[in-house]
Amino acid sequence: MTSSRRKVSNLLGLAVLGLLQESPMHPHAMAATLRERGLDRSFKLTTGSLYDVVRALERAGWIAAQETARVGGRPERTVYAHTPLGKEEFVRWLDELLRVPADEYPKFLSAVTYLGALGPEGAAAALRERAGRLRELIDGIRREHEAALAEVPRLFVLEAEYALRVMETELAWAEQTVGEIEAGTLEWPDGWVVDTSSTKEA
Amino acid sequence: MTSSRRKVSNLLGLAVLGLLQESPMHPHAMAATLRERGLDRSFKLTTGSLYDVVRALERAGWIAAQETARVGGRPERTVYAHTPLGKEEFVRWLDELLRVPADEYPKFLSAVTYLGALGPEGAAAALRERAGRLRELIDGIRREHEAALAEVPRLFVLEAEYALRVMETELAWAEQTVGEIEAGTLEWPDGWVVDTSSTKEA
DNA sequence: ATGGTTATACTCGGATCCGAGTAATCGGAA
DNA sequence: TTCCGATTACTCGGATCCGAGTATAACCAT
Repeated sequence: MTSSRRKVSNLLGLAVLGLLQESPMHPHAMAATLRERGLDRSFKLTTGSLYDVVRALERAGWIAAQETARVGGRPERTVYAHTPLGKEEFVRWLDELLRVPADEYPKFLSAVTYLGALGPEGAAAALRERAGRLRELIDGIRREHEAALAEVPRLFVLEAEYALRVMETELAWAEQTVGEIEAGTLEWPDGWVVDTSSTKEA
Repeated sequence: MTSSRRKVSNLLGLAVLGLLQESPMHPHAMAATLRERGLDRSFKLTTGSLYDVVRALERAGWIAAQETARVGGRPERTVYAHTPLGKEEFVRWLDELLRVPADEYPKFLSAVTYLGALGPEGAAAALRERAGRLRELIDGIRREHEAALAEVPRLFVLEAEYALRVMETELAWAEQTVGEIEAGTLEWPDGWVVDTSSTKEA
């Protein structure tokens, strides 16, 4: 009952709806615009999905094809615009996404569940590497964010601030856990380390 | 190049592999066991996907059907066991998941990207509700975690600690942002609030 | 014994996802 | 002028995902 029977589920649809609030556009232009604005960091953007999503939005009546024009001899392009219904739904969808925390299943959470199987050394090594990579990612995003702040109002880069906070927490957790493993504070019951001695030797 | 061309992509496969390290099992029992242990908080578990994933793991040679027995007149059940290859792959998969932060696209991140469209009041209201829900979720998980700690070693409930940390960060961000909106600290450029006056009146 | 509920165990088909492919045009260098 | 690579614009089909459905059996009360 959280949010399942939504007509269009792919969040890329929200991005499309968002773009069309500004002006009509054809799918290829949507992709280009999203990438230009760096929104492909927040939305998973692939060509295939984009066209599927656009079709789904049209079926739902939230956007409508305006014209089907051929510029030169290139493949036809269909320009879409939002409908009044689409405008409403954009806001409703957004509102619900913000209000209700969705249960998601980040890969790392699943992996941590079986952390024990790597043994203390294996687990510490893996988490150390993750921490390093996280530091780099954070640095990159922070730099981009600062650059962006010089160009646009802060409201439009809030998502980067949120992402940074979360990643910093992940980093802190990884570092802390490595520390506990090294210090021996984290008890490691026997019989839970998966033995790979047979085909080791890399 | 992050981790795409993996033979089995659904993380539920990791859970299956994990269970089979302990003992052979048929799919229905896997589902039951995962739910019993509360692992369905970390892995998205649906019947349909489970059977698909088991088939995929078998195709890949990481697990193998042991026997196909009929107990009573109920539908046949096929018991699977991990193969040596499956044991290795379990560890390799786990290791990679831990080392390399995957780029995921949490729904909330996408939504925050368009926070502006709700206007200051709308955005604050939505985030306030989210904060409330997050507080309840956190309370629930914290209670469960404490109860679990009395039963099993901490190593086996680490994922709850991680999840709690992340959720607390999300909560803090939401609260802080509400605060800034209320205080007027967060500049709200005009022309970005989607107008829904036409069909309002709810 | 009859009926109702719960548990066992899996199948099915539609929806979705997405990378690789197709196909035409344009700009510029040789 | 002709070739090549980049750009524009979209299609296709296989893989995956998953909720709803099917079918039997065990348990219990009436």
